Amino acid sequence: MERRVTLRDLAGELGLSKGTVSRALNGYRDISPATIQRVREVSERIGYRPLALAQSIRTGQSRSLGLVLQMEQHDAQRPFLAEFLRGITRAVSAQNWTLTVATAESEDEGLDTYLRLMAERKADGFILPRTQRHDPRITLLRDAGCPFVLFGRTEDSDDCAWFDIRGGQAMQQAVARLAGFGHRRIAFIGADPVYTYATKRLHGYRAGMAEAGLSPLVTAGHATAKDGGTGLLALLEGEAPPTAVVCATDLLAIGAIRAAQARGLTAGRDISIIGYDGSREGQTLDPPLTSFAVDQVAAGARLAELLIARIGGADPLTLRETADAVLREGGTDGPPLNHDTTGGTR
Amino acid sequence: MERRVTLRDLAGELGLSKGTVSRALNGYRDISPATIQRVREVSERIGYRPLALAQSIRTGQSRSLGLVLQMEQHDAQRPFLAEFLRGITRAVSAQNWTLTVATAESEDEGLDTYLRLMAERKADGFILPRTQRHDPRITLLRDAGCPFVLFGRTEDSDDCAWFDIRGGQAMQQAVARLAGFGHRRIAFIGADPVYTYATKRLHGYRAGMAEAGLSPLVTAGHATAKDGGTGLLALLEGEAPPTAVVCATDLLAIGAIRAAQARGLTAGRDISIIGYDGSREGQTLDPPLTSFAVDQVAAGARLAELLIARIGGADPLTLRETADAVLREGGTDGPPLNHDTTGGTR
DNA sequence: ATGGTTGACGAAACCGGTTTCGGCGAGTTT
DNA sequence: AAACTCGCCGAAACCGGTTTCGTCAACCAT
Repeated sequence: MERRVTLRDLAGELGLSKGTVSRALNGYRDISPATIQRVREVSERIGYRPLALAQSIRTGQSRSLGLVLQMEQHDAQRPFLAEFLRGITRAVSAQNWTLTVATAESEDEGLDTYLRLMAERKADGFILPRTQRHDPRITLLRDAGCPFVLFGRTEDSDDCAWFDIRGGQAMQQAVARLAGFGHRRIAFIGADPVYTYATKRLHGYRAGMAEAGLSPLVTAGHATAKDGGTGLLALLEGEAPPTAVVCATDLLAIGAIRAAQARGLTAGRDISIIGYDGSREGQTLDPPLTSFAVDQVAAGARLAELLIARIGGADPLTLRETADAVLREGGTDGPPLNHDTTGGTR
Repeated sequence: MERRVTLRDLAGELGLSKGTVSRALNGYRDISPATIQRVREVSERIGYRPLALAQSIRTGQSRSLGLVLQMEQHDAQRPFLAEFLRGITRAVSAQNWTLTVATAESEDEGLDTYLRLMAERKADGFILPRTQRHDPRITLLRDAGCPFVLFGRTEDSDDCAWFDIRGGQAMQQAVARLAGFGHRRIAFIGADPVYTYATKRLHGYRAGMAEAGLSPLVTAGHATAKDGGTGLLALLEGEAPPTAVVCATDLLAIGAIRAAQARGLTAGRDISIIGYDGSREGQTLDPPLTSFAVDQVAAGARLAELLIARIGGADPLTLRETADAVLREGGTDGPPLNHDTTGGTR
């Protein structure tokens, strides 16, 4: 390992003291512009890179973001993880920060992990993916005075920075699309309502149905697993089975399609099914799943940028953004088979 | 942010000097056993946690591993990433280390990233996923004297630590399985041969064919994309089209199944197809893809442990392990449709 | 000419640890 | 009894930065 170029080297080269050089690089105002310029040039020339961990011992900041993935949540966030990480790390390295990743098997272990990373200053702030409506992580970090940013706003996020994707709007749009095809009995298979995204998508569905003048038909909140199939079967056994189903998740949609197939129903012909996520599994289906794609790279990047700004002291109220999920048309939806008119509001 | 418990606090509580306490905790031999014991107890009681970054400034180690993901490689490693990370971070946190993740869009950017992380001491060593036969990362890190561990041994990994999954053996097993079904014309759709895994799987296939007394039929190395379909079409247009195909990758297999379907061939009945990875996309197919599943959690965990040992100075020759991919039977393979005997070695 | 600002920098303390060096008392040798 | 280990610990330097404080010359007004 070759020796690094250290601040002392740089100062020696310049004929200045360590302190002066440090202040020059950090934009202190008591250094003459000419000196600042000269320091910058020589620093560049000899390739000086400050050692982040040496800085942090004094400043208390390590120039790194933390991301704790909770693995007990089934297969959640698995398909998007690579793109999500890509977005985060891209934004993070652009500012010469880094990303520290940890995983936890349970919620409690997750909270411990946050405490550990904070205590060891492995992270100056955290990105909280997949927020819950009442998220214990928020209270933990808020009490500790540690900056964070939410992926998905919650009910008590008044003083928080967040980035959110308007999944509710997407669901609303899905209903409108199906209603436009002529469907009247449009059902919804939801996900676990402890997560904010699930509730918001449900609300979006309800809004869409209200807008179309239809009465909603919702299955009780399931987990994220493929047992969206059981949801569909329950719906089909009702007295007025739906001709179209909006699913809060691609996984749910895939499960539903499977179950429909087992009943002899082909998605896109006998029954319309729309998912949400734009996942690869959905695209792998034949025909591909009609779904709403989320730009996970952009989401990760913005979250990182917002968090860095937050750590820098920016007002959280200015650090809020939303983005839209965009419809990706597949082949699992279309006009109803028998364009009947018996359904609808009764 | 509550103030941390620092070494000075601990020393004050004990009535000892900072240096003595530090040596006691780090197992120096010039501290009496009684004192060591006492230090340990009090340290535990008041909850002292050394600040890794403060240690590293003197020791040069930051107790963190690095993982650089190269994103230009299409969709590679995407499905397994979550489990892989889970394995790594689990092993890493068990020893109070952490994981720093970065991504790169190109190979050159990747190499720069290694240099940057090394220079800033953000990582004491690296896990190199998806090794290439002649991997520039190896020479880079070797020259820099930076520890690393390979996921997949390479041709010039004499002095390296590695963990490897015997993909070749799996392919061999796949051929044996198909030959056992009665297939004679078994083809192989390979991946890009710059990657070690691709070559090893090809060799495994050849070995299996030789063992079964059959002559191999191989399509030129493709990229990892879904254009495994084009590979299958090329095979089908040959004068002796195969009745079974072994694919180096689930993605290739999925592409092949699609292409077969377009030709009116159903996988599992008209043609047998076996993949490798045990990916979720493969399981989502109907019928599910017969494939070889890899325990990515265990792989990640062992890689992390090997690397930490390597950083600790262990001899790389002792840090080598292999694991097997296990067959996961799906429905895409079976006996040939017409049990003909015209094929085989000619 | 004198006193008071001000701009620009050096010296040194500091952050939280690690590591080297030296000292002191008890036990052992001569 | 003097000298010589040896075990055990404190003092202080050190790692690579940041930040506070003080100094000194140049500039300004009186």
